[in-house]
Amino acid sequence: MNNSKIASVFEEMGNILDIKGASFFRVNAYRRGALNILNLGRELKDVYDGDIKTLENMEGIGSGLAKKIVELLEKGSCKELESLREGFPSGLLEMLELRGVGPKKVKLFYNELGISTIESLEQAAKKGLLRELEKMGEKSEEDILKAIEEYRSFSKDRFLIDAALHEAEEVIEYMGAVSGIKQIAYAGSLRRMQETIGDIDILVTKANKEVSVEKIMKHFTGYREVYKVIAEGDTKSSVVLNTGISVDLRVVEDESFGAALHYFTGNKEHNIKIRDIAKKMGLKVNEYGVFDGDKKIAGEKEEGVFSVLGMPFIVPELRQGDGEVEYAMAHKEMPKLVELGDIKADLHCHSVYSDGKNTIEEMAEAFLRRGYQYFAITDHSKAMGITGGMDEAKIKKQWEEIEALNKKLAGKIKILRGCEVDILKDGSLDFDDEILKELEVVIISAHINGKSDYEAQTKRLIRAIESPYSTILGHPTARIINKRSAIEYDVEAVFKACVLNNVALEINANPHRLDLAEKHIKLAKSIGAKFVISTDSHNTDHPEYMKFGVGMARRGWLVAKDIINCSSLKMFDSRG
DNA sequence: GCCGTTTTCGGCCCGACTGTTTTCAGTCG
Repeated sequence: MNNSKIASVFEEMGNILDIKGASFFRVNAYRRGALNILNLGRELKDVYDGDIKTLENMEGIGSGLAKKIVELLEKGSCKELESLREGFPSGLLEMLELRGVGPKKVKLFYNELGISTIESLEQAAKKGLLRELEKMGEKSEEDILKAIEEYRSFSKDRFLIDAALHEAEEVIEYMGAVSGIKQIAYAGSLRRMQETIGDIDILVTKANKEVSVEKIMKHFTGYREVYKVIAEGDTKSSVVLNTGISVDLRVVEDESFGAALHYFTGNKEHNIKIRDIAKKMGLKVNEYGVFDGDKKIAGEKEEGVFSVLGMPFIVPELRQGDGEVEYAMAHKEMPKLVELGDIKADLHCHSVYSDGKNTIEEMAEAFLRRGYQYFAITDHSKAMGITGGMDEAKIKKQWEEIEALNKKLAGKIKILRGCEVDILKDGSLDFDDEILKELEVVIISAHINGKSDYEAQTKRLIRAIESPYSTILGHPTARIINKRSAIEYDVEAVFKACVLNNVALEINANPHRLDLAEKHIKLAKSIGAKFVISTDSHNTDHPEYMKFGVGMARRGWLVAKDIINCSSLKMFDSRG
């Protein structure tokens, strides 16, 4: 049983307990446990060595959950889940997905009207039965019907970061047209550079007290892309856009901007830890500032919030509540994480020689515009038939073109001969040594045969990594966000093989991939791996993706020296 | 159910908005 299955068991148990009316804290413990397991770098089956203590030492896992993990690993099932499910209609869990419907309402509908599916809830609402219930009225009935419609019409997937960023920038530009706004910024998971975004949080401050909040809110809810207004208040309004993404707008006083930005950027766990520390110091933190009694001692700037609590500034990407607060308190200084400006090259891109849309020269111009010193052309090898992968003759022809271009572009940018070579089913590579030894960058990638089992997959990858010509393990888990899950193999063993064989791990910056995931970056760094952040560009717009890859690297606490394409060309050439 | 620089019990973040009532519970982030 893998981590995501175990996490979903705990998630389900938490939800059932919630509807059954268990203590909020108990419910939360299951949910936190599920989250921690999902974010774990390694598989629980590899962590557990027969000693339950190894599990209990994990964050958010105590003796109760540890026992259940062992049960799930050993038997594939868990007694308590079975008994919770007994007599519990599974449709109740689906009803929780509806906006505005939580555990209490689900329980109410089930107990009073025997409603156990979204379909029967819809019928009851249409018949006007819900309004008869306590604390329910006509409006609530309408809201439920709307929530059902919304649930059915919108994809349940979260939004990819590039789509969310685009929406946020559009809203910010639109809101910028209202007079009287002083500051405007997005916060939330987008600012933390999460790979998927549930909703967009935007903060604005008024230029002065006379500016009308109502006018700002009206302008916001009047945005042309608004599909539905969820809430419209004095400090907060929420809408759903036509694309299905939700946007919250909050208006705060200018002197509280930093506190609000911090409050709405950190995830739940980060914020809880910050408030906990404040509490122990006799202070209170909320979205308006840091308070000592009634006296506000910080809040105008985000930096101030951290400094009055005695810690250095923690960048948004690290505010996940999984160690950054403790680190900041202990070290009083944070590492200087990699920045977009540190990137000197892109080592993964395609051209018309395989499935790219642009010529090598056009790609060179795109990278030159970004100020890069060098880049590698890495078209697909022949196994990737659908991409028009290159055979021996084609790649040799490409080398001639690269050589000519390097003469033409001398002094501006250097093009490296590369290839994204397929890892074949048995772990051998899709080109013979005679070709491989001529290449300056060999990205080894698993595209096909992703289905073989855990052990076989591990062996396959390690064999490929051990080839003396391998430079980079491309999109190491081959996940496609919201579409295809990661290949399963012994991640730790594969990463160790990379370290031993001097193969860098790619952080693929394409927003559909963002592969490696944060948890794997951390694990790989802990065993001494080197990384490369690449865009896997297929046209001249894709180099823009670099910022998403850098965001992932920052979430994984990487600094420039962890990343080989932060090296100058000279350093890159001379590396062992 | 988890956790510990008030430690093995008694806490567990905090506030806004909505709909339904008139003081609040439920939901959300």
